[in-house]
Amino acid sequence: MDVVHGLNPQQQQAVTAPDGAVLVLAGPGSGKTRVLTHRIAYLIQHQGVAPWRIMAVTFTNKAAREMTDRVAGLLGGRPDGLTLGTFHACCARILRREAEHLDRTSSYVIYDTDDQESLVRRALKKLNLDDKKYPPRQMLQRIDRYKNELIKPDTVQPGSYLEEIAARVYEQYEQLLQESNAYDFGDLLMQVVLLLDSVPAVMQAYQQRYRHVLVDEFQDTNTAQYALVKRLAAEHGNLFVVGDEDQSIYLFRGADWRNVRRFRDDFPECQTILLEQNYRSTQIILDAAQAVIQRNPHRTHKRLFTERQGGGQITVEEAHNEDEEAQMVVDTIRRLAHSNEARPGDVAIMYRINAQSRRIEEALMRSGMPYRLVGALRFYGRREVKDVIAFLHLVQNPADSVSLLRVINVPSRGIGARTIASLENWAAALNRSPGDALTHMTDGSDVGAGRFPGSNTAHVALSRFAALLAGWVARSEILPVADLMDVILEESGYQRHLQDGTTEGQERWENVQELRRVAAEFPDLNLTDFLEQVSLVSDVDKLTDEVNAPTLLTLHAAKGLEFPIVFIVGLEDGILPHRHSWEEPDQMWEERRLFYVGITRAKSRLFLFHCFRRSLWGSTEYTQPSRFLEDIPPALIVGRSPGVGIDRPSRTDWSWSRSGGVLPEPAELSRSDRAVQRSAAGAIYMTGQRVRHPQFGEGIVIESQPADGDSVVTVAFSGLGLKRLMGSMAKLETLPDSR
DNA sequence: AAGGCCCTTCTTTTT
DNA sequence: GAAGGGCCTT
Repeated sequence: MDVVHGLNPQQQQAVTAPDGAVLVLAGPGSGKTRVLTHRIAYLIQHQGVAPWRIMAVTFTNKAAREMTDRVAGLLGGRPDGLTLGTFHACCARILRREAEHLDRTSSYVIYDTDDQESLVRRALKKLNLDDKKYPPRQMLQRIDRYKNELIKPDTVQPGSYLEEIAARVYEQYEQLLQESNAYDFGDLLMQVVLLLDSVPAVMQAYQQRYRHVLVDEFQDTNTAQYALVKRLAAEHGNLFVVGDEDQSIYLFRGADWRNVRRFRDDFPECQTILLEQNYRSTQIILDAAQAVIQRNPHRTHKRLFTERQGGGQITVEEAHNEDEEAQMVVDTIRRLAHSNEARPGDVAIMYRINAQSRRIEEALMRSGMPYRLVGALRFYGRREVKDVIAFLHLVQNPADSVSLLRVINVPSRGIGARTIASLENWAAALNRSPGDALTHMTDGSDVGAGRFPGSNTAHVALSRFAALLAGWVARSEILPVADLMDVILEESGYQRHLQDGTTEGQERWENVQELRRVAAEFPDLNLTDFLEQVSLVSDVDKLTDEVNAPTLLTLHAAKGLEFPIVFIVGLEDGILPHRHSWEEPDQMWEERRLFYVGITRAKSRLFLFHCFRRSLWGSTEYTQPSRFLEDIPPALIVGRSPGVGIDRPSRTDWSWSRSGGVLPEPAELSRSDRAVQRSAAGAIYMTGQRVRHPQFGEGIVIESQPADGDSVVTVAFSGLGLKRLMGSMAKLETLPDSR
């Protein structure tokens, strides 16, 4: 098969680009994956590059799998030795292969966010720091950021007292991690970069091997990831990256769309190719998407176009509350199905936060319509699933202290806080991890100077668990993973513990069985490989399109997918854009990109819903339609939504809709309120003006600048330092000049 | 050591 | 509104 046939000129140019650095900026639905897979096939088939000299990295397993399949399809078989996988999976493999150069063995375990948090808690305890004053999650966020930025504990440059603390916690955390023979997600990337930098022979080996390095979703790379691919491609200089700045939505994970600009700076002679033809959506949907995204600064302008002219207009509707919103979604799906416009399986319902899914699920259940839910309480995040995986991790790597502490007393076997403390002290005295110390209870080294110092009861309880563990470790060599699970579930008493006669217990047991089924499905994976698989997969990966049912998912989870019909619900200020994004312009831009991603998932029809009032976390609040809705040209919209679309006064004019003298209806009241709250949009403040912010308190305006229809205000708050705020969102109250 | 009760804490989450 | 953590009692 000709790998160039059927491509448009820009795609062709990208696929056949000569050696060197190539930057492909690909709009949504422009055939990004197509370009990547054809490029790989082209290199192998037309340029004679050996598959093992090519590395292609993606972010998700799903993307990796799809690319593998498509490359295989193009070449009529899976190429031998091609490195194609997620960043994390590729790095995990390198760390196992190169373990001899590292301070962890090749049977290391991978810690997820939960594991990381409990490690931070332990680090805080060891340092005698109050976890009220230094919330573990915040500490962890900083640690993650350091790792994403390739900053080691000893290279942290603390800019504040809090950062100084964070650096100390980071150092302690690293010790615990090393002692547990574990890496966290951030390490997988950072440790590989550090390894390359510290062992020249390893660096050379990989650089010489990979003649071509290709990167998918480049806009989502963080500093460590960019550093990694730059090093790998340094020898041959063939770095081919594909991305879309407008779809960068993982800032909070360290993704930095600025890497696109860095790439251009680092490779000034790079070839830049724009993919602007969209093969997915109607022109109306594209126009709306572009109108929304164009208000973001610092982006490479693209003019998306499609040959799919026409198509239905975008529907914008206001519901009274989230129940009515959910019902309207269900009714609309019904209507579309009835008129044969779409099958329920063509539909996706997207929302900003998982908490929004419940009302929709309830409405769907009421109407007897099945649905597919992505994410929510992630399968691998469930307590019982994590418990069983912790048992397995412990068997694979008894040094794993997070897993040990998680399950050592589950179900209760008389090992309480005091016993654990004496185990930890003993381990520290022996200079071992608690798990290693425990293992030595059964092999006779628990005598003389190394004798366990705690009470006899504690010793007995610990020995019993140590014996159990030793038995599992012995059998892990011979039993397939599924059988090993059966043994552990039985002997640990975990099965009886779950099957306590309640429905909830039964549900939990079924989840455990689901995990067992996954293990049974891959009988030739050994324990280490199985656990690596489990650590590096997510729920979206399991999404199949066999069932004819609507899909419920967050906007984040929707990236990379497409659906004929898309509903986005909860388009209200506070939800999308989310409250927590209001203060930082950077985050506000990201919210906009998130909306853009949602819109561009739609092939034929787009439905946008917002509520007049919404209850979230118990309390009910009146809402304002999302500010992003205003940016969609009215001509593209139909529907009955106040202030949005045709025949309606624009929102900024709402002040005059107030009824004179008559007590206003609730709706009217809220509209005039909205107008008042909006009055600060684009407001410019005098330097030196005193202001009050609802959260930050009083401060002084340092700078105030217009920014497309809005303003960015820099305020110095006492004790908090400088904050950059959006004029329209900050709800700043001006204060009279005192003194 | 274990179980119950109150309190806080809530985004998004490719790996 | 729900779930996990911390504190208290048994």
